[in-house]
Parts: sequence; structure tokens; C-alpha cells
Amino acid sequence: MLREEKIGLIQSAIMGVVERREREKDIRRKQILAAAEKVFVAKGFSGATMEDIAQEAELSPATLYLYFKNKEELYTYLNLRMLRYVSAKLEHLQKRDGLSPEQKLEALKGVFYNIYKFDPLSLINIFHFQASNGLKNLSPELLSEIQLFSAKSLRMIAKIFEEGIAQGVFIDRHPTALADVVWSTFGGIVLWEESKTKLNPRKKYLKKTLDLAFEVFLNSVKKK
Amino acid sequence: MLREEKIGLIQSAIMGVVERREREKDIRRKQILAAAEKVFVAKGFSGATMEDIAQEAELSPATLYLYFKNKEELYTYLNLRMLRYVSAKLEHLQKRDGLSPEQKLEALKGVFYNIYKFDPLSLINIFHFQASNGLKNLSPELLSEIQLFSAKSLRMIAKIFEEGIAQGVFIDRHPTALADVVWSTFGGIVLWEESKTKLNPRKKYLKKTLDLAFEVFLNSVKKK
Amino acid sequence: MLREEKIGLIQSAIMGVVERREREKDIRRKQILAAAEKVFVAKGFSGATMEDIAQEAELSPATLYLYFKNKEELYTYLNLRMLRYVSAKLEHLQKRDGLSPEQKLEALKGVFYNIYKFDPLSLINIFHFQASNGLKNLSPELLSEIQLFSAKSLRMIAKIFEEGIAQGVFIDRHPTALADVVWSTFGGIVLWEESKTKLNPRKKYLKKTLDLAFEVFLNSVKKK
Amino acid sequence: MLREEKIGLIQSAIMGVVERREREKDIRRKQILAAAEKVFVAKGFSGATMEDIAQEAELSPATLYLYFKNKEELYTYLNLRMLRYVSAKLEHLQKRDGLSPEQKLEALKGVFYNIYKFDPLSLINIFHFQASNGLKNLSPELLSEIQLFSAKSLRMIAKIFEEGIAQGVFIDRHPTALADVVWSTFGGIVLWEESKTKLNPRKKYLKKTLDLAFEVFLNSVKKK
DNA sequence: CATGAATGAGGTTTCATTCAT
DNA sequence: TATGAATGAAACCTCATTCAT
Repeated sequence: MLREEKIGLIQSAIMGVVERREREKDIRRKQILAAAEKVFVAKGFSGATMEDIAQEAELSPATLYLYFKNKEELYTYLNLRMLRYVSAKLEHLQKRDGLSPEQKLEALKGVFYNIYKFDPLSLINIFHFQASNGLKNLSPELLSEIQLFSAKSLRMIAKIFEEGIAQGVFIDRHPTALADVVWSTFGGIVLWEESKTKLNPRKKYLKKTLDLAFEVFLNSVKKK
Repeated sequence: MLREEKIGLIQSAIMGVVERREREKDIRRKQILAAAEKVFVAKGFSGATMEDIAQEAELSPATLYLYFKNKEELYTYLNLRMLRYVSAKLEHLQKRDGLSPEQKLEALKGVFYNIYKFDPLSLINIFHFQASNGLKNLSPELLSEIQLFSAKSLRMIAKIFEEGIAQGVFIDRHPTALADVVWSTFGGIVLWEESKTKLNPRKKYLKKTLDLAFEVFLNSVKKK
Repeated sequence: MLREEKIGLIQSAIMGVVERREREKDIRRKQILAAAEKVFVAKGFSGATMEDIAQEAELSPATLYLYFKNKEELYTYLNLRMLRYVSAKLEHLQKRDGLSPEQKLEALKGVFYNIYKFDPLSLINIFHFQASNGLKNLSPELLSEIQLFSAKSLRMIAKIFEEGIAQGVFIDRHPTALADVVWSTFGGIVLWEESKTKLNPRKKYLKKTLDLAFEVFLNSVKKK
Repeated sequence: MLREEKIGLIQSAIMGVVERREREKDIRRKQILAAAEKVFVAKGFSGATMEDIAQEAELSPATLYLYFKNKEELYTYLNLRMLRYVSAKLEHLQKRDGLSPEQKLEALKGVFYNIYKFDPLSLINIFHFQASNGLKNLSPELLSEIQLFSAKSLRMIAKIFEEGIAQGVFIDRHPTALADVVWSTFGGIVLWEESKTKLNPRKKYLKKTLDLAFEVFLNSVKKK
């Protein structure tokens, strides 16, 4: 075997180890995030303890700090991830060519449902976000980033209405107001679902409720 | 002066003192409740400290305990008060004679707005209630009372739809589902309003958003 | 009526008032002391709250402070009163002329029983005194006074033995040691009685136990 | 080195770590218990603060909670440990074959002295137990366990007298009453000793006093 | 004189976080 | 890397005491 070959082998062995490490580290992170999500949704930011999260993740509390600087960062991470996802999905919808405003509005329901499915707990967290506002240590950067994403998402929805109104296919109401209504309704349904689930864990009305809400909404917004 | 007169005077003086005491005590209670509400909404149950509330009420923390057994009772009190109010208002609406389902549905908006105006913070708290679920010490009585009121309120709304559907004036959808939609939408709007207000305290879109939401909703639900 | 007579009348009226006041004040004091005793015995010094005592005395906590400077003084007062009583009774016994050591020893039982009857709770308190030692604010004067009375009482008992030994009617053991034994036994019986009473409030074995203890003790100490 | 050997080494290294941890944890517990005992005896249950105990144990207050759920459990633990010890020792004495009632009674002194030596502070605590009665949160289980052990111990002593009386070697008195006397005397001496020690920490009369008390007692109880 | 109300000081307990192993 | 252990800081709550009425 040539020298270069050996080095190559060793290198790739090292690479392998490094990669495995990386992957394992990633797994741990996800494990922690999943646990944190559950606990945060169940108890709120202040109510959740690092101990709770560690237990849920089957790790020791100290270990959490190897992956996240502190409790807040953990929380922040979850929220931002979701916000980015929401923002991206809406942006993607908006950018899809060849879709009429009506089609986009109908597709919006699918996007909402996807968002919910992607990570219901995080979504709930987002809608509950305010509850953990006033956190002593919430960095202003985080706050403004959250604001940014929220505003962006809202604008994206509003744009659909703008287009539809401009084209005369939607009733003429303030696009932002319509966006507020549709977004609020989405949020309300998700939270209400969560509440009901908590009291009676049979569950799973969300899709139906969302369908109905959209049916009613679309029926009204689209001009005949 | 006659003996009876004297006694009378003394008695009324005493009555006066007692009454004043009573009134002052009531004022303090309200002072505390108002402060607590503000703080709970801003920081959530676990995030809020008795110190925070005391400061807001311009009292010492120890004083709070003269009026409420503990933090939880304070919180509970606020929530129950609101739940009872909501429940009563909806019941009252349902019982109003001479109102067609359509009129009731239209009146519902007013009821919602009244509820909001009566005590926005408490309402927000209710919608956020889940965030404080998982409270270790939430008495089961409280929990079941909350469940009770929630269920009752929902049923009351559903009844409106039932009547309307029976009379053929509303589209034929599951009344409970419709109630879920309308109630969720209300909750969503209130919370979303709160969120926006927190980021940008200019304010006051709620009425408009609610109006728009109801307009859209009614337009769809009422059969032509 | 002569002027002097009037003045006299008024004066005695005033005296009457003053006296009544005095008497009432005394009654209140006793009321408080009795309540305090009960509570202190039941919960110990630190465990008892002024609120507890006030409730037992059917007064407001603030009122207690009109009669006693603070909690500790109340406690102290009770203890000292008892210690003085014990000391006086023993001194009196010692000074009774015409009593042989044997007769004195026999009379000692009566004295103990009297002491117990006079105020069982206070006596218990005394024997428990140590439990409340280490009180942050126990004044050194009080402590030394307590030491004084204890020492005095013990010496008084020891003297009986001294005399009996000197006269050759008692077995020859160290008088102080004998005094320790007899005093300890008394204390032990009182506390043990109290413990039993607390668990099973039927009660009232003390006299019998004390009789038996003395019978046994005397039988041994007296030379045949 | 063979693979098995390596694993063995690692395993024993791990075992070593685990064991050391275990041992250290045990040491800490004992450290805390010793500190708590001292403080509880000095100040009583309510008078003692966790801060006091922590300071005595040279730990932070928070650390105590890693080893004991709360203050009461700490207290309980100490008391139960002692009660069990007392009960066991007396049972053992009672079961010793080939001992006449007289010999058992004489051996009882040794048992008492052992008990005292084993842990004087705990014993004092037990005798003072009543002082901390009225604890709001003393679990009923604990209380009944304490009752149980007390009753059991007393019965054990009473049995010695029963046997002696049945065999005609002891004076004919109620066995339980005799047990009460002997147990009370023991308690009284221990507490009185403690009191004297506290005022004048020179020390150590207990053995002598106990000897004298038993001498007197035995001399009387045994029939000539 | 009696007391309702208020509170400062302090006690118990929890918890995020660090550190040695 | 993972964790058991430790702790400072802070939260909840109690209570002796004061004060205005």
C-alpha cells in the first residue's frame, strides 16, 4: 500500500470518527430540543425547570449545558426555529408562480396545516410567546428577531389579499386586517385545540376545525 | 340629649368606622387584583413574583397575604371571576327572548366585545390558561371549575348555531365545530392583539379586527 | 353635704374606677398568661405564635403587647413565676420546724404534687426549658435568674438528705446526688405524663406514678 | 494485556468510583445528621434553622436538600433512628435467655446507659419530643410510628416486672406503673443532666446519677 | 384600651448554573 | 463527553411587632 493511501485511509477514518461525533452530537441536541419543547409547552417558560427537561431527555441537567448556553437559549432556539420555518413556508407560497390569489388562499390552509404538523408544540409555544415575555433576560436581539419574523409572515399573508383585491376577486377590505383575522384564527384554533386536548386527551379535531374555518372564511372573502 | 340618641350616635359612628374599614379593605383587594392581573399577563403565573405584584400595588409582599392566602389563590381568583363573567354573559344572551338565531349571532359580537372590555387582562389570562397548566398545586376543584365554565360557554354558543340550523337559516355544519371556530377566533384575536400591543404599544385594532372577523363569518354562515 | 364629703365621695369613686381598672387589667393579664402557657406547652417557644396565643386568649395579637413587652417576656414571666413558686415551696418545707428528715422527705412528695397542681403547664415548661435555650434573645439576666432558682431548689432538697444522713436515718450517699435523683424523677414523671396524655388524653396517672416512685424511693433511702 | 483484563480493570475502576461516591455520600449524610442533632437539641425543632444546621455541617443550606427532602424529614429521621434503636435494645434484653428477672432489671441499667452513649443528643430529642408536637406538618405516619415504638418499649420493661412479680421476687405493684417509674426516671435524669451540662459544661454526672437511681430502685423493688 | 392593618426581617425551599471527576 | 454534587440567588411565605384609629 502506498503511503498516500494509508494517510487517506487514516484521514477518512478520522473523518469518520469526527462525523460520527458530529452526528451523535446532533442527535443529542435534537433529543434535548424535543424534551424541552414538551416541557415548555406543558409548563411555560418559567414553570419548566432544567431538571424537568433533563429528565424528559433522559440526561443529567449538567449535560444540557454542553449543548445550550442556558435555559433561555434553549427556549429561544425552539422559537426561532419555528418562526423561521413559518416565515419560509409562507414566503415559498407567496413565490409560487402561476397561482392565482384564490388558489394561494386555498393553499394557505395547507401551509398552516403543514406548519402545525411540522412541530405542533413549537407552534403552540410561539402563540404563547407573550406569556414568557417580560423574561428578565430575554436578549433584545432575540426580541427584535421575533418581531421581524412575525411582521414578515403577516406581510406575506397580507400580500395574498392585496393581490386578490387588486384583481377584484376578493372583497375589498384592508389586507392587513384580513391577514390579522386569518392568522389570529389559526392561532386561536391551535391553542384552543391544545386546551381541549389537555382536558380531554382524546384529541384531533384540529384539522376539521381548520377546514371549517377556512371554508367559512373563503366563502366570504371570495367575491361571487 | 337623650340616652337613646347618644347610643344611636355611637352606634352609627361605629357603623361608620366598620363600613369605612370594609370599604377600604375592598379597595385594597381591588388594588391588589388589578396589580396581579397586570403582572400575571405580562409574565405568566410562574414568571410573576409576589414581589412584582406587591410593587405594582404599592404594598409590601407580606400585605398581599392578608388578602389572599397565596399566589395561587390570587391567580385563581382572577381566572374564576372572568370565567364566571363570560359564562353569565353568554347565558344571558342565550336566554334573551325574541331574538332570532341570526340576531343572537350578531349580538354575540357585542358580548365578546363586552367581555373583552370588562377586563381584557383577565381574558388574556384565560386564553393563556394552558400556559400555567402543569402548575404543581393547582387545586383539582379549580381545574374542574374551569373545565365546567369553559364547557358551558362553548355549549351556549353551539346552541345558537343549533337553533339557526334547525330553522334553516344557517348553513348545515356541526354546531359544536362552528362554536369552536368562533370561540377560537375570538381568543386568537385577543391574544394576537395583545402580542401586537406589546411590541408596538400604539394599540386598539381589536374592535376593527373583531368586526371584520364577524362580518366575514356571518356572511358565510347565514344562508342566502 | 359638706365639701369634704363630696370630695371624699368623688375620690372614692375615682379610686373605685382605678381599682376596677386595675382589677380588669389583672384579669386580662391572667387571661393572656393562661393562654400563653397552653400554647407554649403545646408548641414550644419558637413554635408558638403570638397569633396562636391571642386566639387562645380571645384577644387580638396587638393587645398582648399592651400587657407584655414581647413574646419572650411573656415566656419569661411564666417560667420565673413557676421557678419562684417552686423555690418558695421548697424553702418553706425546709424551714418547717419540728419535722424530722424522714418526715420532710415524706412531705416532699406533697410539695411536688402541690407544685404540679398549682400550674402543671408551667412546670412542664420549666422541665422543657432547655428546649428553648439558645433563644437568640434570651437575656442573660433571665438565664442567670433561672440558674439561681434551680440551684437553690436543688440545694434545698439536698439539705434534707444531708440532715438525714447526719442523723444516721438515711443511707449514706452523696446528698446532691440523691437530690438529683429525686428531682429528675419528678421531672421525668411530669413530662412522661404529659407525653402520654398527649397521645391518649384520658390522663391522670400522675399521682399514682408519683406515689409509687416515692414509695420505692423512701423505702430504700430510709435505713431500717 | 488481554481484552478481558482491560475490561476488568475498567470495571473495577468504575466500581471504585461508584463506591467512593457512595461512601462520600454517606459521609455527607452523617455529617448533616450530626449537625442537625446538635442544633435540634440546642434550639428545638422550630428554633433550629436550616441555616444553623448547614453552618454546623459546613455546607450550604441548599445542599441539605440534596440529602433530605425537608427540615421535618431530617428531624424525623433522627427521632426514628433513635426510637428503633431503643426498641431493639430492649427487645434484645427481654429475649436474652437464662436471665432471671432480677438479672434483667440489673441489666436494664446497662441497656439504658448504652442507649444514652449510642447517641445522647437523639435521646434527649426523644424525651423532648413533645415540645415539638403540634408541628403542623408532622406526618401522621411518623406520629403513629413514634407511638408504636414508645408503647413497645414500655411494654418490654413492664414485662420484666411481670415476670419478677409472678416469680415472687419483686414487690407486688402494677408492672406498667413500675415501668413508667423507671422509664420516667431515666428520661428525667438524661434531661436534667443535659440542663446542668448546658449551664455548667463541666460534665458527666449521668452515669453516677443513673447508678444511684438504680441502686435505690432495685433495693426497693427486690423482695428480701 | 383594643384592634385591624401593615411590614421588615427572616425562614424554608427551589433552581439555574458551575465544577471536579 | 457526561454527570453527581454543590451553591448563590431568589422566590414564597410567616410572624413578631408597630401604629393609626
